[in-house]
Amino acid sequence: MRSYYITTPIYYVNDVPHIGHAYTTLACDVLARFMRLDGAKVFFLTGTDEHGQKVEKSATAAGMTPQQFTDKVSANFRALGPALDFSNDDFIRTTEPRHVKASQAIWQAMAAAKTPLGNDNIYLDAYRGWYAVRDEAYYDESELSTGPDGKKRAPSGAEVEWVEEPSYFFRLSDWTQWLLDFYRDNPAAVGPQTRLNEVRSFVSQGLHDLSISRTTFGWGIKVPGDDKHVMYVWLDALTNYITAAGYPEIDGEKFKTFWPADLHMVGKDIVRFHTVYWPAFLAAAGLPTPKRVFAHGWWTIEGQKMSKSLGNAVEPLKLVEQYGLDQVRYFLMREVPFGQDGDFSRAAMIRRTNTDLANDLGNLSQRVLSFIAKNAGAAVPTPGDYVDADRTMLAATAGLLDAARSELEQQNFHKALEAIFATIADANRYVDGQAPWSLRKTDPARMATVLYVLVETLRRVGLVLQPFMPSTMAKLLDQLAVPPTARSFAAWDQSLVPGTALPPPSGLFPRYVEEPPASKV
RNA sequence: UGUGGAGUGGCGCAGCGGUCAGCGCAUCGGCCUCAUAAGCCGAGGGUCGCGGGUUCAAAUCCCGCCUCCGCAACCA
Repeated sequence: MRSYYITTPIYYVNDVPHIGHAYTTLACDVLARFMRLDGAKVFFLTGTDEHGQKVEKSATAAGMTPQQFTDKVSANFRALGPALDFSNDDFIRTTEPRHVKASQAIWQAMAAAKTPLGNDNIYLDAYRGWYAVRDEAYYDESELSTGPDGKKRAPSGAEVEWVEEPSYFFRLSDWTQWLLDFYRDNPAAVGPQTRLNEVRSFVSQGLHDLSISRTTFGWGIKVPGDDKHVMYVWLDALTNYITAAGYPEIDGEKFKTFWPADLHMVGKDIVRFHTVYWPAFLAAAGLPTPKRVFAHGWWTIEGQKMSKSLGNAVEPLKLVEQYGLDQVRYFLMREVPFGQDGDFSRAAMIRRTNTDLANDLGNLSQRVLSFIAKNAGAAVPTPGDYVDADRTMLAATAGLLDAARSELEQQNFHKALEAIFATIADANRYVDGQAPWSLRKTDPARMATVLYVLVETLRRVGLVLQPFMPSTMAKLLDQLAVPPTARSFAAWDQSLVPGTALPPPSGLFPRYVEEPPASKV
């Protein structure tokens, strides 16, 4: 049985969940559901990143211990799961004991091994640089400007000072060529293509060693053998992917089944961490590297960048409340080519809901099923011989699974949906072309054949759309009397049995009405 | 500045050397009446960023320019 391990990034608890978080996890959820239906053994992971100086400070500001603080905020992210029908198999928190253990283990594995050039992977030195206390950030010399008072300032205007602190370093510089070879030999390791280009160009410039410990704060995982240091948050964070797979038990069943991961889904802001540092860390520790990292784009809101100062972040739970869960899931996967930036607007959300879901799919289902309920004995009709139009229609739907599979292998969610909805449009044309309402009087046998072709079309559409809209498609399949045992892709060709009684149909997707009709007095 | 990408009907996109440059949405006209005022058919609408060049033929290749976006290290 094929295994499939897919991860979201772990979300930084200093944030409030917004549409971007929901988007990343949703994309993973669709893939996880698809793979499960397709017969794979799936492990779908998400979670929260809970260490670091910012968390420590936020906790203090909130009058809590860091642990209390992260317990509280982590729950906000966890709550996204049930609300959005996420089917993750695990939810990891970097403050859990299993993760502390794994992080220290990978550190030790890295420390015990040599770089491709024969040097120690980890060494102790000092981190030096221009530090802006106000920004809590280091700046490069080239970014600084000198003010009239002779003081150096960061681009933000904050004063900087020269700071040195002891730090362990990862000898990333020795991995430059190894990484370039890795990208050359594994072009599918980074997607979309444009991100791979960026990463290669970045690495080609040569890599500096990476500071991987801090001594200026304490909210982190202690460096093995040197309690004064905590691990750099990114080393800690990235390690979550192997923690959840059971690391350091590399001979365990779970690790052997699921590592290396099939896909790390990330936002475009964290590509470098996942495609440069992470493969290097893993290779340094003697572990296999993930098969693919895919970076999606950002959402703007009504044409504007999402930002804290604008306060325009869209809360996923409110979206679902307003437009409906599957409507939101559909919109996010359909509206924008996955990998590119896109815009979330109220008008676009309503347009997708009404044109694609209510008019095309929902109405197709309704017109077919209610016709059967009224004119065909409320049961799966019995088909006669097929004519060309029937065969064309059936062939179109039969091909949808392969089409969806190959698009999703490349994370082309929008194209998978485009293909499915093109067939839904075909089905509406087919209804008009065959006009069962006329056949009812002239040729009932022919009418039954047409209706059978249509319910079969709906069955397959319902099956293949399950990963995208699980609850509504369950409803559709219920209305088609498809038994729960016949809803995986293994049942793709398991046609409906003529004569099976069908329950009374009800609408799948209500139209979104902008304003309730004014009640005239 | 370097590097990668993008500029195509009102909007969002596809096409990437050769049928009158397509598709979705929106607009307008018609048909049907099974259906969620849904469905179907048709129409209008584009100097394919600008200027050169290559070619029998360019949105599609080459050169230059303009505009926009990503990346250019410790920022989750």
